[in-house]
Amino acid sequence: MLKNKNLLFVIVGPTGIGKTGLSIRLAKYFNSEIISSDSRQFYRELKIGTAAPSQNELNEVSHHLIGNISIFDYYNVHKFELDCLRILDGIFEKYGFAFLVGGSGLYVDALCNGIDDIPDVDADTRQRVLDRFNKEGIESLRFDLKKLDPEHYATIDLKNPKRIIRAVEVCLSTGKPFSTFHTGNQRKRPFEIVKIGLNQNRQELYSRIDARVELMIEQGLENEARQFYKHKNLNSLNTVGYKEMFEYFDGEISKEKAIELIKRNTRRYAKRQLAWFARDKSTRWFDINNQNEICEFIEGELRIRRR
RNA sequence: GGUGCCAUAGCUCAGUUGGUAGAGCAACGGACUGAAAAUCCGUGUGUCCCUGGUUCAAUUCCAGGUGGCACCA
Repeated sequence: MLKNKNLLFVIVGPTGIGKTGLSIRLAKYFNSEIISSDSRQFYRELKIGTAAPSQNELNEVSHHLIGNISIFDYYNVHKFELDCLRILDGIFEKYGFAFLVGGSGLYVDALCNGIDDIPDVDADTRQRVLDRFNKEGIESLRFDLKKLDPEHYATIDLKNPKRIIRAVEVCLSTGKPFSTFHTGNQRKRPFEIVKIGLNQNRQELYSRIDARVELMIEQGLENEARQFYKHKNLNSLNTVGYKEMFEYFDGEISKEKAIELIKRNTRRYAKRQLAWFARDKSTRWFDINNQNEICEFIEGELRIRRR
């Protein structure tokens, strides 16, 4: 047990770097449990293409939020925040510290800093706004947003449909400007957070990514994707590894091309993750090959708090 | 060995009637408050093979060299 506050180790890094393997070793060695902050490993149907931990790996250490929902479910970052806090209570009670591991930056931040309370948008409004976007394009929604929330309009990325749609949705369903919900406040958490970033030489990372994609193909990614081909429009399936396979099934590209695109899109995803995680200056970065250093660092953090 | 063609970005190639160069793909940088593995924005990164010659000026023309390809021996 820790002396004062409980402690959360947050392990982040680009896809394919080896977060899963490392975190299992750490959780076993230090004796605690793992919560996943990977927005695609939540889906129980997606195993191969998301490189979810295997059954053997799951048996080694208790994992949370892996395969906890279906691709047909609606899930979001706020639900994630609540789920995490609930699960953490249990883990802290048993061990006093826990590991959060995953590459979805927005989700990690939602847990660490909190996210503003915004009422859910009802399905009708969401559909109406989407329909308008599809029929009239982004211009029309931009025009609306300018009237509904000039403050947000001034700062938002006006070329990004998702941002505009979301803002208009919230304005319409709540009757208040979207920006009024943004407090900019960091939530105070009843636990301490230590962030560990994993990185390595870019070329090595890319080799690992390529090898992992080849492995997914061997493991049967094509079959896994084919099972859900008829649901390809689900948001949960707008995911690297699946969307390229769907293009192949559509007859738009060859299988070889699909594999090549999965590799490329995974590389691009990894870069976006690195850009996101680089913003948080409190993150302590390690090379994935220096696992002893990481171990010693965690040991040290625990020792400080144990007396 | 001879003849011809080629040599320009990481790759495939375009181009400059002589004024130091540009496409596609790849790559790189960034943003991010409830669908985030999503979505969006930005960036040419170059001894134009080497050495000489002609010229105010050579990646471009000429000569030689090197490397590659093709054909003939």
